[in-house]
Amino acid sequence: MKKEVTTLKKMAQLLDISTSTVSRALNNHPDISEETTKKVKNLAKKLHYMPNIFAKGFRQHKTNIIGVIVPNILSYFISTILKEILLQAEIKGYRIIISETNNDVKKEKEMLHTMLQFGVDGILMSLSKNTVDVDPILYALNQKPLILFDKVSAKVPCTQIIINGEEAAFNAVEHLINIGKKRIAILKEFEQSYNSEKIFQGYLRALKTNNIAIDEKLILSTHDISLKKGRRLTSQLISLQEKPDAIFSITDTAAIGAIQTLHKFNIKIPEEIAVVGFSNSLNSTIIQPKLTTVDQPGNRIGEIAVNYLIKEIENPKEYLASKTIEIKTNLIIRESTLISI
Amino acid sequence: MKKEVTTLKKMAQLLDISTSTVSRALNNHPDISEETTKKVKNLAKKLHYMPNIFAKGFRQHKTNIIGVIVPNILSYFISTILKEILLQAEIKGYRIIISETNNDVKKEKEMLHTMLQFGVDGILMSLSKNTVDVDPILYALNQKPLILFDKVSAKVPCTQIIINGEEAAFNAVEHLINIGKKRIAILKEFEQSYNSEKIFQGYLRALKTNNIAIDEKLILSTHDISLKKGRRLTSQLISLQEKPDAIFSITDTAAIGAIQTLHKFNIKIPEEIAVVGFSNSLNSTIIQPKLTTVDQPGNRIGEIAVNYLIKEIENPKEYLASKTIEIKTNLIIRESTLISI
DNA sequence: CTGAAAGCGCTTACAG
DNA sequence: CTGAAAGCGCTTACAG
Repeated sequence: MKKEVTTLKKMAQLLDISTSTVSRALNNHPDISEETTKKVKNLAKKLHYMPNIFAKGFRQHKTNIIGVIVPNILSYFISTILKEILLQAEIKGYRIIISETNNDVKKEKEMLHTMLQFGVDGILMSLSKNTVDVDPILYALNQKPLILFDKVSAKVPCTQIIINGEEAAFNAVEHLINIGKKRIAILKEFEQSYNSEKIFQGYLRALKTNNIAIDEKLILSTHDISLKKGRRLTSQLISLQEKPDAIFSITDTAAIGAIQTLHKFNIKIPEEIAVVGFSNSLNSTIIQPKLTTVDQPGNRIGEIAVNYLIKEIENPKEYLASKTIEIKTNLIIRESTLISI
Repeated sequence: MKKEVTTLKKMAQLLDISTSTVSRALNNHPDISEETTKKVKNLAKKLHYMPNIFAKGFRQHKTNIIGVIVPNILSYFISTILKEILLQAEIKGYRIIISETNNDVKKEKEMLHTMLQFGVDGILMSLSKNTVDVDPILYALNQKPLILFDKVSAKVPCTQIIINGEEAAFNAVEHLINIGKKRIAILKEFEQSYNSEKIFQGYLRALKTNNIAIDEKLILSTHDISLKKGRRLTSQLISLQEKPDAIFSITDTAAIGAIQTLHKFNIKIPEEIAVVGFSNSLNSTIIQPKLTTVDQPGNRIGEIAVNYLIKEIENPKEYLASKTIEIKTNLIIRESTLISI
């Protein structure tokens, strides 16, 4: 089955020169005469020579492989990020190894370990939502360049790429206020979720700035914010004495659950209750009414993350500074908040 | 930055034994005494020894990396497949390198090449829809185990994992006939699409079996079957003299486009026109009415594909037979065809 | 039960 | 301009 494979040595024998010369010729070493270089390259092409990347990587302590660890590959947002990481890495000559944690902390640790063992040149990582102990990450960071994106942690001193969640939420909530809403509920995750907390901060600031009192009954937290939870929490909200007049959900999925429940109870959207989601997923334009939501440019995140990482890989000296880069988001206004006033 | 890394040699020096012995101890070679083995393993643990996989792979001509090439990572169906591939590979001790072709034939060829160059142990591949020349694939197949899934080609003599598209379509169309539909339109891709053709065959067989004449006007083909195309083709259909009473789309996306257009023209679904999609995407339960569709178990495809590949990698002798494995699908009946009769 | 040595395919400092 | 040689970290056939 396996074909005879062309090596430097074989070509050297055929041309009756040394492997050193062949190697140098293929790498465009200036010392080698044009003639020899040409000769070697021609033969290489003829024999479909492919350098054995493992031998090369092994020799040079560089594999040109980047490890990517994400919680869940099924998320559209994450797929968007991955897509751009693949594209950019390709361009720069890197290959991507992907691992999924499914939010399992133990798996996350194992994967980090395996990545290092596979000799990746660097790691891009989005934390599992259950990660509290960052020691394994610090350990990895100590060995290879590592960048966190989307789900990050302030406890890890490395470059981090996130969206401007606080500001995004502020804008979304102000939009609701601008269309006349005053009792704005929020569906969020529990405190340990970094992203959720940022969004929550923006929510609070928007209310404060606009002199709207905070009503604890309108702040609902859950561990896993899903479609079903969106429905359940919404049922809870509309059974309140004083109903909300808007619902802001930190995910589109839960927002869609909210819309479904509002439909069920014949509550008019957006007149009685407006709904805003977060992430501009595909579903947000399929649901009726179309969902107002915050667009998070996954491609930008992926692009910046991988390019920073490659920079850190290729200039190991310089990356002492661990900056946090915030990517701008956009509020996309659709029918679920479209009120003519 | 980079920490001192523990190697066999270093441990050998510390224990004052040979690297051969250290290597064998770690690999549980039966020759080595229990005592030595224990001693070595303890030290290895203490120093966080991680074998250099590149040196190992390089030595053993095995990298434990599987290359996966897919057209588009954003597709939910493909993500489902990838998720299971990652999971199963992990269990079996393989790492996954992913590349995306975006249906670009030239990129597809390059990626195949790079995969080989990276020394993957085998390749899992779903063809781009524009692939006609399979020579690059035959070339790869000649070097390493390779399995095609979902988008396959009869021209490549290798194991192929597909869904039972013909049967699935047959069942879907019979379902439409059973609820009393007689003028069933189909939205499909042009002839070169293997999957689309299979589905079309099932459509034709269902009509024939039920003595329904084929009406060419109800058979619409397009190159890229998208939401927009779903809308456009549906507009076309409802402007026919004799309208269809059902639309069968080979993708959910186009089916959703169809539904949107039917809404626009106030056509009742399913009473006037029923709609069936294909793939049971997330959107299919978000759209109103919920879409009847064919569920393709991506996880099954991923699971079988990767396990067959690993089998072929590990028993290179046996895989002469290139079988085609069909995965059963399920028709999920929802509101878009729910008629009480 | 253990070790010395060769070798996987490549690169590169050194020598000429 | 070119070559001989060492070495990256590991495994394994051979020898004892």
